Amino acid sequence: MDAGDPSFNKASNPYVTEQELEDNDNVSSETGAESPPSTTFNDIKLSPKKGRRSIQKRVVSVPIKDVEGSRFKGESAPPSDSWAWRKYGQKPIKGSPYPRGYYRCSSSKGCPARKQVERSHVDPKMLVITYSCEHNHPWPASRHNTAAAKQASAAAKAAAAAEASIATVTAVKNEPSTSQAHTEQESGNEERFADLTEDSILTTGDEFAWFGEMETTSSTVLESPLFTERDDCDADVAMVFPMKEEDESLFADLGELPECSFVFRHQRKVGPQVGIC
DNA sequence: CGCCTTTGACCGGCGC
DNA sequence: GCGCCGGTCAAAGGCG
Repeated sequence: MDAGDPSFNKASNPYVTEQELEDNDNVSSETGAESPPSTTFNDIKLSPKKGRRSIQKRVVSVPIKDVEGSRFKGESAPPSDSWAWRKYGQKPIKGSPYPRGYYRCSSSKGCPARKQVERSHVDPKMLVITYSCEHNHPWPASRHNTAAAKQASAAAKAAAAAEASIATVTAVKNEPSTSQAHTEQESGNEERFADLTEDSILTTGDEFAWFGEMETTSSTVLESPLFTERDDCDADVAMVFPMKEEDESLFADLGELPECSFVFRHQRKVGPQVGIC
């Protein structure tokens, strides 16, 4: 997204706020902060090593809630989202009793997306997730090309219906006048995504309740029903999903849109939105 | 069998 | 220049 995009304002979401920073100097450290849960969108340039040039980062702090009981064993665990993640490392972080897990997008080959998951040492009930992705890197055509993904997909679908009241994510066309539910997307994943990245907005209904639904598998392969459904059906898809869509959109701008995008924006009373321009 | 997690080692950046 | 630290790699083992 465009670092200078004026439309990118901090969200008023109680759990998530965001800001974008152009330079390393301004990279804020939301992680583990005492401040309210927040999202930070950083556009930083990493070291020249390994050829990574410009990387966008977004830090999301979310309450853990239910995660606690399951497979959470003190260390950070990634929430379920629309992407398949593969853990490639874990490191204890100085100053924090909780290790940080490093995850790489495994939804497709060459996927540049990565995320770091750690629990806030300030507030153990908070999970800090840092998403990052190269600029100018195309997003994978598919995020669910594994058997596990398919299984998760089915589960996600079932969950979607059951948890519709918990969180809803609605993709809406960024129409000039009104924002109507976007119920149609291209059949191909890339196209779908292109659609999102071009002029769509994803809206979440229930703040970040979706994060409370986070699974704790270190290799979460959960898909948005949206995309799941559309593998087989390219239209008429209910725009009601559990939280999955959030992360997806989160990545939408990270990976594919060097130009501009904004996420988790609040649009009046609608709730946080995800959009890309 | 393929994909995943775990974990120690390695590398590079950064501060002193 | 040195040491610390964060991030990544890669081998080994586990699981479905």
